[in-house]
Amino acid sequence: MKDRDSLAKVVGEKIRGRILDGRLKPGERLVEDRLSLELGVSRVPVREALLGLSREGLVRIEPRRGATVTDATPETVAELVEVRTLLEGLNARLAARRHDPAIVAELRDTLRRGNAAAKNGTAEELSRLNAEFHERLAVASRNIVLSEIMRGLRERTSLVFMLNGRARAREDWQEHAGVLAAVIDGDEELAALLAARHVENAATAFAKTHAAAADKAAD
Amino acid sequence: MKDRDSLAKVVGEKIRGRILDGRLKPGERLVEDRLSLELGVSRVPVREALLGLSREGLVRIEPRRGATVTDATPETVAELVEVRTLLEGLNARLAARRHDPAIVAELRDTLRRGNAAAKNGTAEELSRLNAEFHERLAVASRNIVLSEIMRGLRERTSLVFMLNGRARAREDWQEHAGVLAAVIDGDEELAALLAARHVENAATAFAKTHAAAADKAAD
DNA sequence: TTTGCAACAATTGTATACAATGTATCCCGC
DNA sequence: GCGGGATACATTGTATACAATTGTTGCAAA
Repeated sequence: MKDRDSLAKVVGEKIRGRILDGRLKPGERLVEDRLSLELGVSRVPVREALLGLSREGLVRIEPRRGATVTDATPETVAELVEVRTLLEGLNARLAARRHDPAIVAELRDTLRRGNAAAKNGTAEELSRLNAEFHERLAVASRNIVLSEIMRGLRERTSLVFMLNGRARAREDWQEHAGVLAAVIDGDEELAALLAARHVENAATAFAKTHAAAADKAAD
Repeated sequence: MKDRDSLAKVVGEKIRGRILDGRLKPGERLVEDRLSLELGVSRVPVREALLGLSREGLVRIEPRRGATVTDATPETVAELVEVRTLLEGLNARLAARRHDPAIVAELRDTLRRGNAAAKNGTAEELSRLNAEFHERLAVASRNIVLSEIMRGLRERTSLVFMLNGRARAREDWQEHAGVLAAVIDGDEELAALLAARHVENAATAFAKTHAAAADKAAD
């Protein structure tokens, strides 16, 4: 069991994890030296990891000024949602066209656990299961190019939507169930529509709570 | 006028250029040491450049076995086309919604030069102008996230479609003109449809000539 | 107090050096 | 002649060292 992956990859995953679970907050500086000390490696793998994350949009690198966790502007969030809505639609359509039994079984499993977590799971658990559902749905389309683009978009949006917290958990999983049902039926149109709406709903929910939070902060 | 960009970026552009114009062919190995000698820099910027290109899908890195120019399988090409078709459609729709006069003027300019080159331009010139048209069209949508995803997809498909050569040049630019006209009219539906078809047409043209070439090679 | 600037500190960018891994070559016994 | 394995070579992965750039602090002059 040798360590088969390059350190850069491992380090990248670690940093990605810290960003996605909020230990590293948007706007925070990512100093190479500090990270390399913390992770016990030299600066080179850290640099390479940051470079990779920047290509995914999770990290922003300004030449000669270092890396920071991406702090998405409202405009960028809107753009992300616009694109992701379309792609989740396409993806669901393709998934419905294939409706591969093995993958459907996996999705059902995730759905079951997701419903359970929506009742009494931690926020972290919900977030993980949500990612799992969308990841498996992405696999179901059998389009690797699409899957990878969507993974990137999801990670970037999840940074933002995470703020929705548990509030929308029940609706989230009801919508997931709807998409899955359409996929199982092979109903491409419905699957596409529901998947696209699912993204839009999450976005508007976020917009509302965020606007409310902003008002509160303005007091 | 200092050199403001990091060497990694410069090196990346150089390698990208060599891939896109065919000096580096799909499947070819990209040995770090050789590239660093050729470009007169150390291996570090080369590594970082290759890493960046691999994130764009232009280069494939196998752990501890080095980098090669991506050699797309027919399946991957189909996936790329599937996604690109949809996104070019969305992009054209958004461009039509905005129809910004300044950008339209730029597009007209590119279109004029493209038409000229379709008559009597080099293949290299045509390729460059084609990229320019699509790049400007991407800007016209005013969705940066979308633009960047599309740039990546375009580069990867152009690696393949380049083989179409001058054969389709006239049709290409007629279709470009159609899309632009719809954008100017603000006709979102038509713009989306024509842009999507443009990609599909290029893909089927490629499939035909490629199949013919394969048959020929099989003799 | 504020402005300008100079020295310094922090940090990134690049090069070189070394370690680990993968690949090819050669030799030997059969 | 032909597998099998040891050895040498090529290449990537990581660490360290140095150069270049940016940001900051202290201090003096207006």
